[in-house]
Amino acid sequence: MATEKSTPDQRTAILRAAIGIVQGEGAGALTVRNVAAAAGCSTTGVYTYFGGKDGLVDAIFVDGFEKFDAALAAAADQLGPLDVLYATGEAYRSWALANPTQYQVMFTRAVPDFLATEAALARASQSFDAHVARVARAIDSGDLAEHDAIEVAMHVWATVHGYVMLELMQMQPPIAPAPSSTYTAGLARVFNGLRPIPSREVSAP
Amino acid sequence: MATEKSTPDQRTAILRAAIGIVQGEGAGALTVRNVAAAAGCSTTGVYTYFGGKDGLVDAIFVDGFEKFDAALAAAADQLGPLDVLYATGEAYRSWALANPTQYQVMFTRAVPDFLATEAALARASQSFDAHVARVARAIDSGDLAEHDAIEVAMHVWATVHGYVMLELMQMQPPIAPAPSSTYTAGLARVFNGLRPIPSREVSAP
DNA sequence: GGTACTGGCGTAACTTTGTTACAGGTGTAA
DNA sequence: TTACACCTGTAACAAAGTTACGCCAGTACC
Repeated sequence: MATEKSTPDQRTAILRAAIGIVQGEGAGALTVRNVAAAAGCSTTGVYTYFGGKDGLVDAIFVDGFEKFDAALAAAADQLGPLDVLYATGEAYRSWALANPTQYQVMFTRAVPDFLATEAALARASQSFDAHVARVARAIDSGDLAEHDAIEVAMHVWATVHGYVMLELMQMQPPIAPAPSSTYTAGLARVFNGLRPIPSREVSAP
Repeated sequence: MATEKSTPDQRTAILRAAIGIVQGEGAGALTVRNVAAAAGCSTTGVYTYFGGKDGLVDAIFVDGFEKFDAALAAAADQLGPLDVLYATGEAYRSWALANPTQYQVMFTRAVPDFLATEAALARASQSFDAHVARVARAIDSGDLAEHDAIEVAMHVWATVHGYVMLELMQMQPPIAPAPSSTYTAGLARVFNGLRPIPSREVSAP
């Protein structure tokens, strides 16, 4: 196969090495020299292909959202609207636990002074759009109560993100039950609270 | 007043300077030299009083939880059990927005390679204990349904933390309504979902 | 075919930052 | 007065982000 661009291999090699370091050794070990050594090139390579460390982190950010979306989409395959939300909720946590540092690069400021570019943020909001679409489907099908899909989607995401972050930070109290069961029960609490059963309406002040 | 210890003034000056830098310029600007300059001493001072940068961050962490607790306790003054939860919920967000970087030092890994000491983590769990106590009071009073107070408290905390983190990361979709109203509505959703009304029971699998 | 240019790459340097070694200085106890 | 403990500052070292510079390969142009 012909080389598509100049040398995309080097770029992917660097990115792959960087993700490997982030996942294996944490964000603190993500140094340009470390990445260059792992990718088998000099530090200059990071600058030619990514413009610097920030550009590299940006690529890790975008790569994360792509894999993340794929994981959620795979979990949502062939399920009813509400079951899709449960399944993606579980897949969300699974992915985060499997890729803890990359998750934190995406959702917290794990690399100091890093600010995602506009393009990267746009990619991130694609993931949110997919989530909103799933929520909207559950509302349309009657599985969830009639409310603004975006607000409901934010509520679900915030809850899920909160659980995952507390777990990643190991901030559960030692007395608490196993995180997985707490999480699953939490999912049930959220969706039950959003059901169209004759429960209490949300009083929006 | 006599000097209690050797020279606690220097210690508090350094800590105050560090918190000022963190709040004003972000975690990336928290360098030992920066702190020393702001405190009017040399870098050695940070090492004599805090053992290094990690010790300093540890102190910022603990200081955060103390102020955080005070803010929540002030908000909870003289209210009924459920209203206390609403009020502390709002105070939680207010404090985080007013002290964004310190909040992230406490709840995310804003400083790379920083690991809170056992003592600091113990201080953090005091805050959670206070929260559990408030939740337990609301359960005892009948304002919330009968469930394990710790699990309910975790659920509330996760939700609140999730909302706040997404807001701090500016990850709300641009279409979404104002964060404050979304947040308040979210609080209502959580507590309504936990009410003892004849709503759906949580199915714990 | 020869020449100039473009782009990727490595070496080495510069700057910033965490950390430590070392020397001076101050107060207290014997 | 002397010895000791404890701060404190200066200066150095190592690691890390970044940049300057030169080399080399491939390509276009004459």
